[in-house]
Amino acid sequence: MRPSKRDEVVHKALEIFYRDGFHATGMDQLAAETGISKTTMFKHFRTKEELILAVLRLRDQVFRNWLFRRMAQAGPPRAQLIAMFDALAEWFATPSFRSCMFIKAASEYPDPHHPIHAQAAEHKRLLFLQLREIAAAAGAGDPDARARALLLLKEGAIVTAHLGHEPDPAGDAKSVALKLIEDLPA
Amino acid sequence: MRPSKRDEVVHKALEIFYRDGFHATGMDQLAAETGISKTTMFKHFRTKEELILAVLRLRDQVFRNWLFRRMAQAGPPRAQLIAMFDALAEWFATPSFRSCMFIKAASEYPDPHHPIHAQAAEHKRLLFLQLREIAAAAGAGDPDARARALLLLKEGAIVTAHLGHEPDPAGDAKSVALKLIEDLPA
DNA sequence: CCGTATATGAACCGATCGGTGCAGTATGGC
DNA sequence: GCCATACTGCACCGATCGGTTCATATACGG
Repeated sequence: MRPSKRDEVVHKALEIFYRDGFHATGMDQLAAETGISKTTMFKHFRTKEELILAVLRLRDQVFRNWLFRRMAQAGPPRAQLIAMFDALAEWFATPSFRSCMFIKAASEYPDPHHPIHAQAAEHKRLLFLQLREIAAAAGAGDPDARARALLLLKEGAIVTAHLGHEPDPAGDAKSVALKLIEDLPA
Repeated sequence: MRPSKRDEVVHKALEIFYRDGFHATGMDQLAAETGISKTTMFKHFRTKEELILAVLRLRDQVFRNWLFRRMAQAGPPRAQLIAMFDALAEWFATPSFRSCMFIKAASEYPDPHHPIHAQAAEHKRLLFLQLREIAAAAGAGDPDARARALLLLKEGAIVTAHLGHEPDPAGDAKSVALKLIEDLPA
């Protein structure tokens, strides 16, 4: 019961920030929409920035957990790599999909030295490390380069799904990915 | 002389919005930093949103002009496609590089029905159309799919250059692109 | 039963938000 | 010399910004 309110704030703030943006969402709106008083929020987080950082930590944990768990179900490492794009396709089909929270955070806090930007960058780094491990397990001689290439496709697909008119960016990315790792042992 | 002040506003606002973001930049700050009075700005643009739309129109024109002019210098169509990634590398190396203005706009105005989001999407569509033409000229049987794949790489490289720790996302994207169009006649 | 911790609503703070009103100045064509 | 146009500074508007204060209410553990 002790950590419940704090967690509730973070979870609900995540939804609202994701839907409306960081700067566009005021603390008053947040209080009104979550039903949690502003006083309580500022007791758990000294500033809005601290709340945003907590939101990004939660999002990082939830997203990577979801993605790699989803990929692990695909079986052998090479199939896991491909499965990433099937997972993306499902995500894009969600009605509430509005691009990647970390791309948005970096867009709203463009200065690379800003703590929020830096934390968003950290998420991408962790993604890369996990993906590289799978690429190595798949028998790639250059797991670094493979992981970098696959992540390029992932980020491109996300941006295109949010901003473009293409019907299936995840499928397009998957096609390219297949070509990139067709030499790996199944 | 007549259109000079209006253009000056748009050009200077472009720099500032690109550097600091849309919501984070107030009209007062804009007036202070450009040396152009707020009264004048609101005489040329009825709202901040109108100014942002004008900024995006300018950015679209300047960016596509720069990119495709730069690509055209590379010679035959297939080389032009590859040259896109060399152009990106140059752009990323610019000290003022802070991702793509349209990705940022879509991030700050996540609702696809918002005029600003829609205009950002239009930029991506125009990019696609021009790139598809080059792919067709290069002899690709499926210019649509080629253009989509190359644009995925481009968007991914931009995001990674802004948000990631990778030393050369444009080079990584170029390597993948080479594989994607190696079958085309030089 | 008391003390502490947690959460509440509501009023309030100075600053800034997008946007307006007004009076005054500089410039150029006639 | 005159009038229109363009631009200016500056004060002002109501609303909202992030953040604080305070008095109160509820709940739990000793």
